[in-house]
Amino acid sequence: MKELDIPTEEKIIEAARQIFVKQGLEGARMQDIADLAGVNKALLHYYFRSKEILFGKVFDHYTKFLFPDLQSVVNADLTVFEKIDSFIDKYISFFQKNPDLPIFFIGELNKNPQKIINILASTDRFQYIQQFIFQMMLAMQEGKIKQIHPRHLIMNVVSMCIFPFLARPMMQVVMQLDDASFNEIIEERKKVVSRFVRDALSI
Amino acid sequence: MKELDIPTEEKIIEAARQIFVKQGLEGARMQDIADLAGVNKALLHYYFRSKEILFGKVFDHYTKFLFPDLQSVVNADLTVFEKIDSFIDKYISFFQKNPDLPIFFIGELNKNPQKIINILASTDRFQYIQQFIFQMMLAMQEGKIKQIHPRHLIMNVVSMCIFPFLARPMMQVVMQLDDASFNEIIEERKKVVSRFVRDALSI
DNA sequence: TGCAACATTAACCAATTGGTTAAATTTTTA
DNA sequence: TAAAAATTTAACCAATTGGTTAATGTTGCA
Repeated sequence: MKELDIPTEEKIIEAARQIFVKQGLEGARMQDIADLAGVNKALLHYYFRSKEILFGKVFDHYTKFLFPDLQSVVNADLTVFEKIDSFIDKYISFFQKNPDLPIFFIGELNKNPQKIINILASTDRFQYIQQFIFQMMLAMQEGKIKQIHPRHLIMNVVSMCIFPFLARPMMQVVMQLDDASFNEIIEERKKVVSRFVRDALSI
Repeated sequence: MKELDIPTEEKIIEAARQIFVKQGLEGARMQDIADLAGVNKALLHYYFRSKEILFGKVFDHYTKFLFPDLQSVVNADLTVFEKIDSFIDKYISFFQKNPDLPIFFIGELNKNPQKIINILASTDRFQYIQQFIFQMMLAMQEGKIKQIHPRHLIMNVVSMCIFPFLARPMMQVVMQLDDASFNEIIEERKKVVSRFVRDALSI
């Protein structure tokens, strides 16, 4: 009478992911992870030596999604505006699928900022962001979009994409939104933010 | 040879504030708070019965700053654009003085979203935000600014004001900014975000 | 001055929790 | 199929930590 045979190790990681993302490293209890995975607590230490190592596994797994994959966008034959639209769509879509991620990373990187170093070292996605910035600077020089320091532009766009997921609990309580309504608003934002940025940058 | 006589109770609250803001409720250690305050750990329980109560004191204290005081802005005889400028300036300036606050609240309200209810109940500032929203809707109807759902506009503006403080540790490591440089960028943002929003809303 | 209320401390306690161990069970393999 | 290897479990352990207590010191006031 076994469930479709999911390997114990994966069951643990999935359970750990859920608990760590909700509770953070400190707030998470090994027993809770074991219970959620439906295994004995000692098994967590059998597969992963310590809580920190298990946490590291979960952390590393998401690392590669922290920066969106802009390779196709950067190399595509699109206008700057279309590229920005594409960026926004990609980024928001990813967080729609992983809504707890922003809170998880913000909290953890706040307590341990140095970890960002390893994240950057382990991915090549950051270079595409820099290429993207370069392309925007070019568009500014050519007078196609308004002048704005690229770091502020990036910050603005990223802020508007991520922040709603960080403020989600508040938003849902204050605006009395169920999950479906929240998702609707997020879906709206793909277009709204795109238009907002486009209007802000249009000459 | 005593320091200027700061009451013990205040020393504890100030120490608690620093520790809780950095470590969160779970991560904070009562011993660390006692050490930082320079008092015996038992004193924490003498003045405040439990860790949760002490945490609540710190939490409540900041509660009133979560929403900016828009009364003067809302009632002032200013254009919508000037009001938005004023909002942005007020909000960013507050977080400049309390840079750790956003991370603290996001983390805590994520774990305990219901707390936002009490916060809203204990302040009248929220009503001014709603008035502000109403004024913007009016400006849209009069064709003074572009059409955008107010909740998205608010979300956009608040995102751009707060997010940099949430991403601060990352930003500082990635861009290799010392505290002074970070503050410079934030100072820049008061104008940059204002202009960005103005451009986005101009007809 | 002396006593009562308040403030402070060192030592201690009980519960929680990450981690260990040795035995039992299942799976692999020779 | 039987031994060996891998997996799983119950019971246990040591350290941490929030909280308590009883004794000591200090302050205000009658």
